[in-house]
Amino acid sequence: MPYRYQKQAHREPGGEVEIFEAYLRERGLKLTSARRQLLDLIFENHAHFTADDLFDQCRAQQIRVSKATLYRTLSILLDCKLLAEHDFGQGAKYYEHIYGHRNHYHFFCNVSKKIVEFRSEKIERLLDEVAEELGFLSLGHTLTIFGVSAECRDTPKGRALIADHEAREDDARG
Amino acid sequence: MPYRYQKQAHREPGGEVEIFEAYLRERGLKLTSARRQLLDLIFENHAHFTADDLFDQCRAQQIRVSKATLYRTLSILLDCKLLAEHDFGQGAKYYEHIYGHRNHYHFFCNVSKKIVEFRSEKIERLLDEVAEELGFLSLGHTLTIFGVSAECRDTPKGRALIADHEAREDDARG
DNA sequence: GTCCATGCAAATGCTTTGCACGTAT
DNA sequence: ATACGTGCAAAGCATTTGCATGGAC
Repeated sequence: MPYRYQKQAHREPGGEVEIFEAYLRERGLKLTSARRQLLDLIFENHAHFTADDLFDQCRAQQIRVSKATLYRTLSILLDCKLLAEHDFGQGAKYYEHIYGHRNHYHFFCNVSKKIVEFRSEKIERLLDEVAEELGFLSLGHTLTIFGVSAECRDTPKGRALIADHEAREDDARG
Repeated sequence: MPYRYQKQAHREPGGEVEIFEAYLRERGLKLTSARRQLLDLIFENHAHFTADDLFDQCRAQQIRVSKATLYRTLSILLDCKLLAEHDFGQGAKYYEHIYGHRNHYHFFCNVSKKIVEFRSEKIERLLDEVAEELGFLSLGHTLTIFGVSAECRDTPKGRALIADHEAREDDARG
């Protein structure tokens, strides 16, 4: 097995692990082996994942955790705002790191399920303005563009989605 | 019972009913009494509703439909783009009219569950630009601001949400 | 030693489906 | 007459929960 350098920034001071431990301590919760292992798995790389993805990764790395514990741990990570969850219309929820990440939005490819993040300060500013105008206190927002990525345009599924979309536009025009 | 004027625009030429009937005809599906009644109920007023909301309205108006049929009808209405569905993190999906409605976004009050729509041509344009830059074909997008509405700021639940949010911001600052 | 965490299996909540019967075309 | 649609009950799926046991503090 070749040596693989890993930064493990999540274990450094100010990293996710420290935040998590502080959060647990504050409320008398315990840092168990299951929680430590899940935390490492989750924060070793930055990605979007479903509960099942994570469960599969656990099995792959011989980490024994039940789904119950897995969900319970995800729930804590949401509570302490280390993770956020999103619904991309696939049944299961997607989780992603947000600590230390600036606000961002997603493009979701309905063919490959690939997720691409993008940022836009202009949109951020516009959303703040809108909330202000409406008198809302914004606790967060979620913005997703659904569609077909460049790589998937020429797949059968991609072509089908595009054809269907164009047919609907014709309908709308009359 | 006082007389109530109802425009019933959905029954006029070019309205939702016509679109729906054409869609059914095109694929050899049938216009049944259940479907007609559901259609009227749905398009008589513009709102956001869950499958359960709709089911309750049916019972209130003595319309006898099973949930199976209700879901099957919603599914057709999604297919022909008369409705769109959204996930506001409440478990059940929300449905809304989109035919003849311009693109719009939502504010969702986490206290009262009230939904407010807003539009922004600027955001629309920015999203088109982003999709273009990334080489994506956009099939649609969904943008929701979650938070606390003006009316709910002074409720116990509103205050709790706000306090919690501010506590987290303090945490993040260190 | 005291709580909290865990795994398991059962429960939940929303939505979908199989099947025998009913109905629009 | 021929599909397609319906209600019912059962199944599905992601997620949550009750409970007896195990582990962190």
